[in-house]
Amino acid sequence: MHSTLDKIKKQLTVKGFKLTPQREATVRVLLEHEDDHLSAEDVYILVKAKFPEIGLATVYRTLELLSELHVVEKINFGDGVARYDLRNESQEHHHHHLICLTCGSVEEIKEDWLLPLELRLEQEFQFKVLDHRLDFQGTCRECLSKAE
Amino acid sequence: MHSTLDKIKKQLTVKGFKLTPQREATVRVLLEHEDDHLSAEDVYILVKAKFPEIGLATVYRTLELLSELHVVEKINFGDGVARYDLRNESQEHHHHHLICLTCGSVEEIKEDWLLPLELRLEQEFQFKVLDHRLDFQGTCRECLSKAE
DNA sequence: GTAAATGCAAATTATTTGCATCTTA
DNA sequence: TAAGATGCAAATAATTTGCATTTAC
Repeated sequence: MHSTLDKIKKQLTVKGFKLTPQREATVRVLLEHEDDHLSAEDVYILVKAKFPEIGLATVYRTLELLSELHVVEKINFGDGVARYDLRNESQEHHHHHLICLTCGSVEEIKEDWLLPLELRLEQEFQFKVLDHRLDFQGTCRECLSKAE
Repeated sequence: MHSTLDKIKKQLTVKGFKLTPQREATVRVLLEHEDDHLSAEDVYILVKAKFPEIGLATVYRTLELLSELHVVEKINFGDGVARYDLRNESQEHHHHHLICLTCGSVEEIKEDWLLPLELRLEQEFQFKVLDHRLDFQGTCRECLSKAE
């Protein structure tokens, strides 16, 4: 009844965008891979498996649209590729990432640790925070234990 | 005697890299624009003004090298362009950015606000933090006052 | 029926690489 | 003088765009 897919569909129709099978297939792939950080190419390959006639440009356009609707978050870990994460409606802001420089794994932290800092920014800098992004680079648990 | 330029030169020679006029010119440009967030293209244009025979590829190679030496920090604000900031030896970690979504300005915060969080990460997640990155998106003081 | 969306191919943008030539240590 | 660095042009990679055709509303 009130699946995430339905909510996203509603967001599209409410804003006057059309509900095409390509868009639905793309959103389904994102939902099935919520915890991966998929690039446009990744999404394309996955959607193409179920919907072979889709074009890469459509995937780019869909991801861009979902990004504008704040359905996905477009992130860039520094390699030249944009990645797209489903945004959870429960999380007002971006989540944080723990990026392992040894094995490349990306772990997520879904708590928001930055609220006190945001208050301070608004007071000390008169900067109104709308969103933030916090990534840590380092060595993950697994790689630390291997290194011993 | 102990200018930043000299220190960077020393870092190059110590690691066995050659001190070419192209590299020096590039570092000088970075020093003269410490607070801008220059793209490789920006750096190229600025260096070319003083050293017209330099090639764009050399600028890319130099910035990459300086990045590996941790002399500059390669950052990506989400538009498709990498930017390069001189790293201050006083700041062990990246500094933070306040990115205004209205006028596009980027202000820097040089304090490190994340040490308590890093401690927590190492204890709760057994993740050894080597570096981090923190950007806030929002509305800057100037744009807030204009909007009133 | 019509505005919006698609697929394809070509264009664009940022960055990297091969290679012949030059330069620093 | 030899390893390393450069400049140029060509190659690559990611993303965007033009346009004729199709489709959702």
